[in-house]
Amino acid sequence: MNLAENKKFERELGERLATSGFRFTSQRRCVYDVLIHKRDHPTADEVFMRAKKTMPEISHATVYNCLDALVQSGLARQVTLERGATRFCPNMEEHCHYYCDACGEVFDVMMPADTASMPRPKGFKVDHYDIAVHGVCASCAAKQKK
Amino acid sequence: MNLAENKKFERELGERLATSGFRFTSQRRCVYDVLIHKRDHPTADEVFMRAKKTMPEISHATVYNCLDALVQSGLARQVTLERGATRFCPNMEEHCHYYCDACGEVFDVMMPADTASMPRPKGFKVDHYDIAVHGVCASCAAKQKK
DNA sequence: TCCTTATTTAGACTAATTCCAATTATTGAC
DNA sequence: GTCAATAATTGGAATTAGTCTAAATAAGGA
Repeated sequence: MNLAENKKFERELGERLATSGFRFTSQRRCVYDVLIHKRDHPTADEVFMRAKKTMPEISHATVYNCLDALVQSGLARQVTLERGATRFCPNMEEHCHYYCDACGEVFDVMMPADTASMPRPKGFKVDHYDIAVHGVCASCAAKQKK
Repeated sequence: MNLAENKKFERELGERLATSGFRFTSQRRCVYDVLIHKRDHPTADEVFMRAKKTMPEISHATVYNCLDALVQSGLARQVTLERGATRFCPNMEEHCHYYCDACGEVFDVMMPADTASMPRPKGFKVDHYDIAVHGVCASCAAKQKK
């Protein structure tokens, strides 16, 4: 990313945050950078450890605050696939998560769902939906056969 | 439930557990009773507190063990809708969960999904899927308008 | 630049879950 | 039914995940 691209990226991130009433801070930029750099659905603690590489002073609480701000600004999604730590995903396109119960790997699969036609409780105002498919990934399935 | 029904229920529960390699114990029966008695998607801690009413000596660790055994035996589902405590659901029919982000209530909605036709990562062996719809329920939406 | 208010920080705290070693209960074989 | 093997339970300690707090800092508008 060159200087001009960088500026544009920052401006857009700042605008998205501002629209939801958040301020643009270097910590939020850092956390967002971590998410888009390696899109492997890290937990908050994994984000914390990666963020510390470029911003050693960042704190645990701030990472949670930044992640929440990004989620509320529509820049990331919170993903709860299993018991334990929540994961975060910067892919905002409509997709579902295939989760390998053996190794924990997460695969994004594009899939526009027709939520408008889905039955729903009377008066329920839909915000978003999460589709998770549990199972065993190809490489774990191969190992289990042995 | 009369005595005959009770015996039948116990035998079926025991068979289901045995098929998955688990033993039938009074604690597992108690935990399953709690789940089917009030199907409101309780957390492990809520199950613990309810189970203690009929079995005061039951321990926290046992409730987790029982819930896991029930899930692995196909008698209950683990539901992760948000950050924090996992919930449990004895409804094994195909359905999705509508979750009110305002009050935390969970609504089951029957919905057979056509998972066979869904795109998936090459070689992925599907076990089950979870569909969660987030939003605001009718009564919370009414309150928010005021 | 100054003021207001959001954000960050470190660390304490709480909640959720797992682990452990000793005891107890279930199951299958005899 | 008794016995042995082993799975399950118990209570508590330990760990992990997430939240809260109060003081210091930094954004953004006037």
